[in-house]
Amino acid sequence: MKFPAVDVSKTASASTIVFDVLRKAIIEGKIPEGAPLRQDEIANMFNTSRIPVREAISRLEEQGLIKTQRYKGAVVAGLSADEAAEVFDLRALLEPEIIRDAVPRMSRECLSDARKHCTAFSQSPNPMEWGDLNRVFHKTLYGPSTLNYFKDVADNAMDRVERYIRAQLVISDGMERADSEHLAILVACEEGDADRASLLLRDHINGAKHSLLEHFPTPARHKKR
Amino acid sequence: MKFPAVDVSKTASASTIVFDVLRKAIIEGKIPEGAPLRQDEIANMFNTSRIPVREAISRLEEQGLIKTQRYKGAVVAGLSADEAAEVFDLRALLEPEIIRDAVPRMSRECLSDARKHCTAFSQSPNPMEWGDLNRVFHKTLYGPSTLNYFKDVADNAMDRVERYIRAQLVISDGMERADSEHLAILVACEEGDADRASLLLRDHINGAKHSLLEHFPTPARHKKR
DNA sequence: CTATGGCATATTGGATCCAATGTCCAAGGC
DNA sequence: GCCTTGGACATTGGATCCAATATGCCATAG
Repeated sequence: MKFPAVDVSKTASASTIVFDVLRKAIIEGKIPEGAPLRQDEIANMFNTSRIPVREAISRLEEQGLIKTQRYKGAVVAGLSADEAAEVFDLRALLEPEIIRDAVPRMSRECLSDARKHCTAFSQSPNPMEWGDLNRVFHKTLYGPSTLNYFKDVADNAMDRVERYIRAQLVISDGMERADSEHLAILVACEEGDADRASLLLRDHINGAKHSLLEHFPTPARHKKR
Repeated sequence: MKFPAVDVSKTASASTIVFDVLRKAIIEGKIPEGAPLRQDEIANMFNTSRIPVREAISRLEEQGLIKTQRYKGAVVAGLSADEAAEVFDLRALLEPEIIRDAVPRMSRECLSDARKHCTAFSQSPNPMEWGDLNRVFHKTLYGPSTLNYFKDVADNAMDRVERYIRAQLVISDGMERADSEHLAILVACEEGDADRASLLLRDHINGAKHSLLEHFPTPARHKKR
């Protein structure tokens, strides 16, 4: 028997489809922050009833991407620059550990993939793609790591600040800096220098955070961290 | 008008109640790992329909506490000792940062609360309570920190390994060690020494992790970290 | 005696319907 | 004129019903 078999049990349920699509739309900023999510409106868009929509919404809330109030509905959760900075701080703790774990496990193929994504990122003329390409590059480097829980948490963190990442890439020299930093990280990986890759990645994330705080100044409220 | 008014909008929906109860039951080990969660059975227990139960289940899955397979149902997710160790590694990264942030913000009241919980923990004769008391102590110390996202992530991490924490407290000298280490951390907080509290907490968590790996040896599989 | 196919039952996923609550606006009292 | 109040409409939360799938048993063919 030689044909591509698919695991039918992995076919997505309606609620999963709705969840995935909404999640993507939210982190990409397709749905502006604060916008209400009407259940029947979404249900109509997907040609389903509101039941799967509600399950998707409850999952999105559990992920922190939306906020709901009883009998009032759900709105996509926005992050202040301060809150986003905290998420970046967490990323700066986690992701260096992930890449340190991943470097000694990187196959030749993984590295060539990473390089491919790195150049694709640097050469893409379309700012709309930058967010995705950036994320794919990072994910490729983290892939070989066995720290699955770390990766899950980091994924959620990236989800939450994806909009800020995208904004930060288009402003000023964000794209050029990210590009050169990506290259440095990649070279360190290719040379098998896990510690250097880890440090460079930490700086990369911290750099993004500072650029963010610069361009989205907090409304001069209370003490800064 | 002088009577205690309650914010009705904060009353929990059925799905939230089910979620909270199930979550607690799972992390406390009341429901053994691998046990299936039957929707209508749970619905009957709470005198509701299966709808809120399903929302609770989808949220629990999003939190990683259970796993579901389409048309087959949900089972509570178990963690191998290796996986639990990874969660402890993450805690050892995050929680020291939280307490470092919290120490300079601790009020006199917070510290006295912490001391109260610390002694309550050390004096409780009932091993069933240890898990809760331990958690309350930690939560009290983290409370003043403004790192809300860190706290959320740490909470989820603790949820996932709560059963291991409980097991680890009852075996050998787990309780005594936790007790003395708690005291040392508390004293550091009282003295306003954030760095020392942070280091002690890191050691505290790492110690728990190692004790865990000792008493729940991995089935001699592949490489250890 | 084994294995295959066909039922019956159990269980989940989804649709539709009803109840509960929020929102908005217009009518009426001060 | 402004504020309250009542009711129509919109929207969410939950219950009930139906469809799709899995599981177990049994009969039966080989």
